[in-house]
Amino acid sequence: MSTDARHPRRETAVSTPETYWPDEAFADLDRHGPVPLYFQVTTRLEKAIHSGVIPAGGRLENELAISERLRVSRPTVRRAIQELVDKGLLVRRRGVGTQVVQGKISRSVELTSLYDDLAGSADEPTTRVLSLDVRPAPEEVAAALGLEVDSDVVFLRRQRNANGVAVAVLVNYLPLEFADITSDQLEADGLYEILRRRGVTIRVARQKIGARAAVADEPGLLGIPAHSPVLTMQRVAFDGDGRAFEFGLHCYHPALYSFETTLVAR
Amino acid sequence: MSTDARHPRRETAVSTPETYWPDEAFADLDRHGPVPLYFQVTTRLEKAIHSGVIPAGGRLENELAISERLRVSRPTVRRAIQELVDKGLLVRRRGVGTQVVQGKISRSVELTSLYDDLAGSADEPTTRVLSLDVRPAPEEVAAALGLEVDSDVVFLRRQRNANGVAVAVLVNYLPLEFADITSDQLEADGLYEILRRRGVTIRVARQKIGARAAVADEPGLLGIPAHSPVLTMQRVAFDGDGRAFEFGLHCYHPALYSFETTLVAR
DNA sequence: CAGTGGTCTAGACCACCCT
DNA sequence: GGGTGGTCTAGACCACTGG
Repeated sequence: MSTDARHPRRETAVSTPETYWPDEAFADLDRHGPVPLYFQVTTRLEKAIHSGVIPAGGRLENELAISERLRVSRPTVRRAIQELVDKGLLVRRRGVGTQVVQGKISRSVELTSLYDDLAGSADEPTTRVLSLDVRPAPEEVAAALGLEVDSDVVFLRRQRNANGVAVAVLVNYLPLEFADITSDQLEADGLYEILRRRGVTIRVARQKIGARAAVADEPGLLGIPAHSPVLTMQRVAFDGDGRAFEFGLHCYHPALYSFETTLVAR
Repeated sequence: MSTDARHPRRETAVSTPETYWPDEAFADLDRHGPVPLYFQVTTRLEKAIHSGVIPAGGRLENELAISERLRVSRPTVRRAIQELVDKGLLVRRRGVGTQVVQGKISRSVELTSLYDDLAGSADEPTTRVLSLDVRPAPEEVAAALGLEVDSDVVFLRRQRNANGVAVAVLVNYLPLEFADITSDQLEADGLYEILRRRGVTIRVARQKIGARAAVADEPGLLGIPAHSPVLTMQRVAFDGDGRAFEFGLHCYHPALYSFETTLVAR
């Protein structure tokens, strides 16, 4: 399938590794629309890689050549490529070139709520609200949200299900300004969607992932044996002003959930 | 402490939020050395934030002003700032400005081996080699490394200790070209350091983090009760050519280890 | 040595936010 | 409307890699 798309430089050259650049994939760049040029290049390039038009281990043409082919400046090409380097899809080396990383792709950890995660998997997520009240903030929570210890905060505990199976127990602490959120809202939408509608958008989140034994009612809620392992995540989320607006303390069914990350050397 | 470093624009202006830019911190930029300008700006800016010279929630001057102050082009300033945005230290909003995220900093997951992690924590890591042999690759490993099923690979199992306490059991599969690695080498250095000396440098790694119960000899090795939880990480590492050269299957003492990540909205 | 990506510049125009 | 970050251009020089 790659033979048509390949751009051969020499017939039998061994010294010049073959490079791949499917011009067809980039025929429809919209130079004046609202979508950034570099982003259009990134998405089309990513599709070409995932579809195998540019095979695993294959080399791209050099940046200047690409820039001329697309009639786009080199910084724009570089930015487009950099996005895929950060995703772990491409590898660049000075003096050598840009190559496609071998190995299958897997969705990386994204900045979404669990609800969105599951919704994206077409898994029909549902939520049951276990607790919703106002109470003094524990020390760790107060520190994370920048409040005085024992200040009142909104406490929220939910059970998340996918296809009728419990996958997580979610505990959240929110500033008092969100005290009017209702159980009905929470059972209809993800927490972040509710906050988004109120003008709070998440910009940065810091997470800590660990493991521990299930305690109290967690085994029953997750349908697992007492004392068996759960995967845990602690999260602090920040809005566009850099203000912490959510503290989360979640635990997941270890057979139904895991976190994926891609790390890139600097 | 911020009063000296602050750069006041107006005396009692309320409409113009105060901005912070400690010129002193950038007095020693080396414009012709080997260290990139943007990186010098990033490190100095990060230090100013961590030290509180630019306080949490504080606003930076706009990019053009910074660019003029440092006598550096705006793209260079933007790149320096972007590095800290990616680290979750700064937040940028169009039409508004750049602000320091509130909340303490925590080291993010970096692309290093566990040995390096612990060494960096001044924790005196040690290693005990439990197994080192050549055996057929399990299906999942063969797929990850791009080998035929049942091809021979190097199998490696180690116990990692910090301050004499076991923190992890590490299982690795390597291509046959590394069959000459010895136990002595592995007990002296981290795996990645050994590979680095052989010319293999890690560029990309894909990790999956989960939890399960300890099995077989793991409770004894980690000093935890039978069937108690362990934190697990599966990792595939790629070199500069995009070739998978390592498959890892590790488990960690859940009270002594966790993974931290920073997520940034796009 | 030629070729590659890495860095940097000096401009330009635009989209968005707040007042 | 004025100010901010977001995008894009068209160059330039350098550092590293490989034969």
